[in-house]
Parts: sequence; C-alpha cells; structure tokens
Amino acid sequence: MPSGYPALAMRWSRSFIPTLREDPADAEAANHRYLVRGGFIRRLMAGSWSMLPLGMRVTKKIEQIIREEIDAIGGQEMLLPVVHPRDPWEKSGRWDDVEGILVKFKDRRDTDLLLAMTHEEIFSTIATELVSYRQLPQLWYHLQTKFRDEPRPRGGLLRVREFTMKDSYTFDIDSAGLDVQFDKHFEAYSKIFSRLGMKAIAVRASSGWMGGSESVEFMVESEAGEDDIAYCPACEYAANTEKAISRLPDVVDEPWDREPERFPTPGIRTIAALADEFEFAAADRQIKSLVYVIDGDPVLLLLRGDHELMEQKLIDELKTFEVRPAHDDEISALLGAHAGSLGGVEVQGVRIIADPALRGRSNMTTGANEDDWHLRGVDVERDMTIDQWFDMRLIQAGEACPQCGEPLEVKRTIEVGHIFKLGTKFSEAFGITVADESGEERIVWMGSYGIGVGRNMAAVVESSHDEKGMIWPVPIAPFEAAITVVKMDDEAAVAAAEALYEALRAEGVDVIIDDRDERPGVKFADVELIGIPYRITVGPRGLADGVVEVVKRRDGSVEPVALEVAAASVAAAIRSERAG
RNA sequence: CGGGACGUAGCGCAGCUUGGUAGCGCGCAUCGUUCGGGACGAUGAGGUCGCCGGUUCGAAUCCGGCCGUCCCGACCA
Repeated sequence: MPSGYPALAMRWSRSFIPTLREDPADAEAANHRYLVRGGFIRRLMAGSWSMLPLGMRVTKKIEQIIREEIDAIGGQEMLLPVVHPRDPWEKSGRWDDVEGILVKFKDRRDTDLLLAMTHEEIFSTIATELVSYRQLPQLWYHLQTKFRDEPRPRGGLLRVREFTMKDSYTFDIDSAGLDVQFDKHFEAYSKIFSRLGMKAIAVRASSGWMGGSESVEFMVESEAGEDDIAYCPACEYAANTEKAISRLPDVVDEPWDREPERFPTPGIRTIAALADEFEFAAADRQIKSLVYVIDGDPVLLLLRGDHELMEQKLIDELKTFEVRPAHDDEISALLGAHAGSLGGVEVQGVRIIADPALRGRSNMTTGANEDDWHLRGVDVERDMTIDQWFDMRLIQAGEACPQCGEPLEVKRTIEVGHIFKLGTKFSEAFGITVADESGEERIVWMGSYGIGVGRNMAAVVESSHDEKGMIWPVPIAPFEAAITVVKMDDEAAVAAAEALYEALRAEGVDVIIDDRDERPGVKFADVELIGIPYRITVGPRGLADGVVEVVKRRDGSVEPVALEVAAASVAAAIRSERAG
C-alpha cells in the first residue's frame, strides 16, 4: 500500500528525481550529459525536451530573475498565443521570407496557421491600439513557447526546436526613445546574466531575418557554443565574426607596369599550391575568386588569397537570404573554367563584388578563366570591372583590433541573449502610429529583445560543472541545500536531520532531505551530480561531537558546524549568495 | 538536402552474417549480509524485437516499403 502520503515536503524518497549512472549515448555537450543523468530533462523527439521536476525548478527561478529585471525597467507582462493566423505574417512579409524553420499548417476550415517562432507580428497587432504619444514609451513582454524547425538541433538544450523565450518589445515616439529602451535592456540583460552566474560579453551582431538597424548579442564563452566572436582584450572591442572587422597592415606591391601575363599552371587548383610553386604568388598576393548564386543570379566574389569569405556579411549587405555557392556546371558555364583557375580579369556581364582588402592592389596573381592557366601582374582596379566594394571577409585571430590595434582573440561562445533595434520596419507594416503634440500622426519606433530560458540553463551548466556533475549558483539551484542522512537506521541521526530540515525550512531555505535508504556513497554522488550548492551531512560520526558537516559543492570544502547553529549558519550563507 | 550509422526490457547494449525456446549490464521488487564515498549474495518481475507487407512449416534474423533517431556536412538568429 502507498505510504508517506501526502508528500508535501521535499523528501527525496517521495520525489521524482530519476538519476542515471550512465551518460546518454549521444551526449556531446556537458549540459546534455548532466541534465539528463541528473533527471532534469528527458528527450521527447529531436529538439524537444520535457522538463522534469528538477529542471522545472531551475526554469522557474531563471524566469523569475528575468521577470524581476524586466519589470524593474518598466516591463508589463502579457501572454500571447503560440498558434498564429497567416495574415499578420503576410503583413510583415515573413510568411514567405522565413521558409524552412517556420512551421505552417491548416485547421479544419483550411485556414493557414503557423507556430510562433517569435512574436513581433502579434505584439505589433496589439500595438495598433496605441493612439497618442502620451501613451509612450511602452515596454511589453511575455515568456512563451517558440517553435523553430531547426534543421539540426544539437547540444542538449543549446539548440532545440521548441523552447521558452522571454521576448520583450518596446514602442517609442522616436529613435532617441528607442535608444533609451535599448540601453535599459542592455543593463537589464547584463544584470540577468550576472545573477545567473555567467560572464556575458556584449557583441555587435548580424540582425539576420529580424531586420533593423542595430543589434547586440550577449555571448558566454564555451567550447560547446556555435558562434565565434572577435574580442579585443585591450579595449573590449567585441563582435560576432559574422560582423567583426579588423585592421590589416598596408601591403606595398612591387611595381609591374605591363599588361597581365599568362603563365601555365598545370594541375594547380588551390591557392596554397600556387603559392608553393611560384615565388611571386604568395597567398596574400593572389586574388581568390568565388562564384556565388545570389537571388538566382551568378556573382563573382573577389577576396585576397589568404582571406576567407564570411557569407553572413554578404547576406547582411545585400539584404537577401538566397545566397549559395555555385555548382561546378554553373561555374564553367559562366567563366569557361573550373574552380581553381577562376579570375575576374576582363570578365563582362557578370556582377563582381570585391573585398576592400583588394583596393589599390597591383601585381597580383589570379586564375585566367582557362583551366591550368593563371595571370600575373594583375592590377585589381585597372584590369577588372568591380561593381561593388564591401567587406565580406572573415577576420582571423591575431589581426589588429579596429579600435586600438592590439591583436584580436577569437572565442567560441553561446548566444544567451540578443537585443535588436527594429526601427520602423514592423510599425510601418502594421501601421502603428500615434498622434504627437501637434496632433500629427507619427510612426512608432520599435525594439525587440530575447532571452532563451532553456539555453541559459544549458549555458550555466556548460560554464559551471566538473567531472562529478553540475555546480549551480545559489540563485537558480534546484535546491539551495540538501541534507544527507548518512544512516537511515540510526534513530538519533534521522531525528537530528529532520529537526535540521524543519529549521532550514523555517529559515526560508529551499532544502531537500535525502531520506532514501541508500548507501552514503550513492547519496553523496547524486547530490554532487545534481549540483546542489550546500550539502549538510548528518550522521552518527559527527553527532558524537555534536556537529554536522557543511560541504560546499563549488570548492568541496568541508566545515563542521555545531548542530544547534547549523540551520542559522547555512541560511545566512545562502542568503548572502542569493543576490547573485 | 548530401554522406554515414542506428531502432531489441526504464537506461546502455549483444544476438541478425549461417531463420528454430529473446539474452547481458545497470536500474527495479523481496529476503539476508553490509553501509561515512557509487556493496555483495539469493530469488524474482519486466520485451507487440520501430511500423506495415512479403518469403518460409517457422522471421528479431532474409526481402520490400514506411516511420523515427543520431553523427558529419550543407543550411540556419
């Protein structure tokens, strides 16, 4: 028969905490391994995870921190639906633009519907009810499910298809007002990440399909991440490599005052091979020629031989999403040669875009658009018809910081937050206007600001764990303290532990008592895996001296504390860490 | 979308080549010994072998189709 009802208090023996001894087979990231093993999350399908009780406790604490900080800058919480009709997404243009990750379906009346991947459209719909400048500024937000059909979810909670996001939206009379809201969010986000126990680096970023003029990402350094950022330790310049720029040393070309000269290069297909073979063709003296198909048309892209293309820069500059490398047959049809022998000299009728690192360069080497032939002595601006110049180069670690000239570092990071100045893109599409002081209709300036709850949980685990498991900071730990009863058949120990448990609850500590009839080693290992910051060990050995042991998860330090003062002492330590 | 692998008990896996009573480890239940750093013994419960179809006296195993998952790449807030 069931016993122990009702299980109101947090007793491990009555809780659903299904810890596992083995790593899940496919786990690569630490958050994936430990959140599954610790019984925080379970996978339902690719990119969809159920939150078990421990995971939910962390989730709620993270959400509460976010609420407090957004409320503190004037946020008003709402809750918008997850299933949207087609119409608002037609208005914004995103029904067609974000093909792929946007899930569309129909209801019984054959009406087009979609799963919300973000909520600009619906907040915009509501914002059309704003009528007067006296109502501005506004800051609205909600914590709501997003669904994005990512081609490849990975890394446990790092990249998923269904997730909860706090997204806020601001509405202002002018761009100066937007700047204020943006700065407030910047400060609020900084506080949130610091309360979560993470060091977040703010970087300028590509806006992607959000559009808008400016965006800042908050990045946490981690090998498990998916983004690279350029970072200057000297002046704190920081930017996503999708956006980062650097200063290059000037190159002085040796004089060459003749026409370009053809020379045979049998079998040579790569920049490195050409540089090895010919002394005058060092990689930085070659022109890299890439054929891309952009919006359906072939485009020739020119970069310095030792430089790499950053596709996102192309996408941002050209404001399109239809960018892909050309296929072999498309390349030969266009230029009459295969990749490895391509160049831009005397090419007609093809749009040519060049990276500014090629400006003013002469006496360079490039493909002759005939297999096994190259050209030397090429002057970029004399011998080629460049239609457009813009930066599309991926910067490299060690290059000079654009602000101070010191060497840049490149770090792998997790994107934990992203804030956008949307400008008037959505307000124009939705007709969000208010009357100003003179009664004239003015278009409203918008911003949008997102934090993924689960991804932040994952990022905390990635940046705070050891070989034993997770190490939660007090503000978001599933429990602040655990009482480990070493010997469940020792009546004195059990009584002391129960009394301590009640005392800690009375002190307002979020505590769980491990009253399972398990061997001590199992209990210690589980508390460590789960990452509870304080463990209080209660057993006959300590009680003989009138003490319990307080063990800190972070550094493993063990401190004997007199039983009578243990609750007050642990409660005080926890309180001092709650602020984050 | 391209390449590779996989789907058998709650979890991790073997069995499949060569068709014939469905196995192992962990976990779970009961009992005993043990128990301040992941114990041991005994007994036991638990599986439509991803789904559908075919071949066969007989299919986890062979064949076909479908579904799902993971990895690498492409793609992508």
